[in-house]
Order: sequence, then structure tokens, then C-alpha cells
Amino acid sequence: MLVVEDEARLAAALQRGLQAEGFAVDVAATGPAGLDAARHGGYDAMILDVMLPGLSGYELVRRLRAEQHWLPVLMLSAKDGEYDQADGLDCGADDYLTKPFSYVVLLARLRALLRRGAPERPTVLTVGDLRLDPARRRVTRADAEVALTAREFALLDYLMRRPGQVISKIELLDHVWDASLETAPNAVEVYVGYLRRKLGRDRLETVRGAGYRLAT
Amino acid sequence: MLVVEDEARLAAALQRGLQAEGFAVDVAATGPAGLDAARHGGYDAMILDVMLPGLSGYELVRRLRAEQHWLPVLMLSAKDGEYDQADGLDCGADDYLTKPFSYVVLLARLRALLRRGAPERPTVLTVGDLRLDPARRRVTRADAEVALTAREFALLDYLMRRPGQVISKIELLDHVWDASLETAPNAVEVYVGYLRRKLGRDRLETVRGAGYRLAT
DNA sequence: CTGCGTGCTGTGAACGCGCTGAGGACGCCG
DNA sequence: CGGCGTCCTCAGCGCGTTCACAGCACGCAG
Repeated sequence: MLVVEDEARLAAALQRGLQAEGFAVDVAATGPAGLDAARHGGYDAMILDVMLPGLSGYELVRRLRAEQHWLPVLMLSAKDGEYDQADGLDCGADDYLTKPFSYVVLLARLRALLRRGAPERPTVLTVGDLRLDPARRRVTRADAEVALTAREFALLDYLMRRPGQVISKIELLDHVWDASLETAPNAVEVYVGYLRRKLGRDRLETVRGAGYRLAT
Repeated sequence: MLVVEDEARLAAALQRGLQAEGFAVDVAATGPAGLDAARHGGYDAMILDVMLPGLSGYELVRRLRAEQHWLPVLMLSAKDGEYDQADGLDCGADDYLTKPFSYVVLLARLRALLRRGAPERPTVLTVGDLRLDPARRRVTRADAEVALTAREFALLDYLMRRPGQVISKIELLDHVWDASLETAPNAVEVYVGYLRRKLGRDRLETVRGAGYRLAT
């Protein structure tokens, strides 16, 4: 279990309590430290405070999800207004608890979370000011809607699930185009071109001889 | 009555018992199957286990409510902790029973639930100036009544429960048409055409290669 | 500088998706 | 039995999408 909480007393209490339940518990006191620990992996779930020094809980989850980490996250917040529950869940948290909370409730929710297993992928992908919503089949760039054809959408979808990574044309052909169908590799170049025109020139980088990369 | 319970023996017992009381009973054994059945509508109430394969009872109710389904839900759980009660009810369940329970109590609560009727349901679905009343089987557009056939109504009903989302023809065929029956996908196109003529051209958007979306 | 390889893009053609009108099958009612 | 409404299939058409091709731009090596 990973606990990310800056308030020392609460963190210690959580650690003791969870250890008593048989969990192995690590504590991180700042946003960046928490993110690093979560990235490192090996945890079954994370308990995460919203108000953190260095990096908010929201931002932390968003980054984690962007990097394809699907660790179950239980969020804690003192707020019940300004930031609401919806915000937390939208960011990719799996459950949400407002302070003050009963310890029993926390445990129960944690167990539920572990039972449920890894969360499904979030409903919207976000990279920079780019947003892609698979359910609504909508793409926005800086809140302006961008009309994409089916193929363009599928390609961008694939790229946005691994932002910053270089993805080869072959891989794109295999996954975005029907594997069986023999299509010229040039098709990828063509569609990258289309996307560049619609999304902005420098968003998709060419890595000569290797593939393409979505700028983060 | 819809019973969602994965433990086969209990499910069978409930079915028999309820049928003896004069209810028509369908059983679903997994979370997703239960959700689909509940979505499809036509039930007076649902008996729902919390621990389900695929999708927890909590999540199931949450999604159901999010989609504007106000079916009365009686939740069953092996837990009796503080968490489960509160959380089950928070999720939108209407009553809560912990296992093991007496069959008489179950029946009594069920009756109470049915008497009480659907929970503060907004009796109509509203999207823009479109209104659909499932109970009265009526549809109005800008307060003018629109006459729809049964199939048109079912299709619009399904679309209005997920406004803004793209819904594929396959999904529509599965849910609006009888799953068993093999119907040509073209039927969907035809009925979308009918609806467009009656509701206005730009209310139903076509997303080429993906499906249809009800404009919000 | 020339030559080569890789990637970009404008053109245009074929394809196939989705829309529509026509009409047949079926059930309901008088 | 005939009229009517609904459901659904079918075939044709329009048009957006997809993709191949060829010529061009650019980086790199000799």
C-alpha cells in the first residue's frame, strides 16, 4: 500500500492502522515523491491526499494515468465544495473520501477497491491541450472541437495512449489498420500529415528511421 | 423482477420463491449482464448482490442512476460493516439487506419498495427540448407531441439515456432490437432516418464508421 | 557539389458507408 | 376478407473517406 499524505500525524496513523491489517505500507509526504513511488510500481493500491506540496493529488493521478499506470487510487480530500468529487474521479481516481472520514469506512472502501482490481482506463485521454473522448468520439484542441475521420481518430487514439514514446510505422499499421489488409506504409505518413494539419504542425514529431512520437 | 446474483443456488431459490408470489423473474449472473438487463428496462424492481463478477453492485447502481434509470433497487450483501450500508445507499440503492436474511423480510421489503414506487424519478428523460416519458410512452419536442411507433420509441429511448455518446449500430441492434433475431444493420439506418424526419434533421448525428450520437 | 534514402504532400480514383424510396410480409381491426 | 399501420429488406445513389502514386523537400554521405 502506498500512502501519500503530507500531514505527518494522519500519515502515521494510517500507516499503523493499515499495518495492523496486514498491509505493507510506504509513506510519501510530497506530490513528486508520491509520483515517483507510484511509478516504481509494486503497490496494490494508493491512498492519496489531494492537497500536497509540490504536486496536487489530481495532477499526480493524471500523470500516472497518462503513463499507463493503472494502480487503484483512493483519494482523500478535506474539501467538499470547491473541488468536488467529480473532479477527483474525472482525473482517474477510483474512489473518493472526504475528511473527516471513519477509519472503518476507509478500510472497507480500500478492500472494495482491491477486490475490484485495476481500474478500467479513464474515459478521456489528455495530452497537453489535446483531449480525446472515446465514448463521445470527440477530440478537442485547446477546447476547440476538431473533426476527425474514423481513421484519423483511431490513429490519434493509439498515439495518445503512449504519449512521448516513439511508435514505428509497422506497429501503427498493425494496430490502427487491419492487420490482415496489406496497406502501403506510406498510408501512415499520409495520415500523420492529415493529423498535423488539423492539430498543429509540431504536435507529432517524426523520428527519422524509427517512427512517430506525440509531443507531451 | 430482475435478480442479479452470481451464487447459483441463491439465485434459483429467489427465482422460485418470487415466482410463487406471482412475479415474473429474470436472473443475471454477472455485473455487466445485470446492468444490460436493467438498462433494457421493463422491470418493476431489481434485487442486486454486491459481490458480482465483472462489476460490483455498487458500481452497477451508480452507472444505472447516472444513465437516468430509476428502477427500485434492493441490495444484498454479506457485509454488515458501517461502510456497506452507507455506501450502498449512497450509490443509489433504495434498500439494503445483509446476508443471511429471512425470506419473509426480503418479501416485505420488496413489497414496501414497490409500494413506494420508483425513487424520486424524474418521470421524463430530457435532452434539449426533447422530452420522453417512458411510463406514458410519449415524446414531445418543444412541447409539441410527436407520434412514434414502438420501434422508433425504443430507439429514441435508448439514445436519450446516453446523450452525447456515440452508440454503435451493433449495440443498438443488440438492445433496441431483439438480440436473438438477426436483423440487418441497415434497419438501424432506416429508423434513424424515420426519427430524423420526426424530430428534426440535425438532432441525430452520424459518426461515420462508429455509430450515432444524440446531440445534447 | 552530386547522389541516395527517407519522409511529405497534392492529385485523383475507387471504394464503401450511410441515406432514401419502394415494396413485401405480417398482424390487427372492422 | 380488405384496409391499415408497422416492421424490415432491398437496391440505387451520393459523397466522404481512404489510399496509391508520383514528384518534391530535406538530411546525410561521399
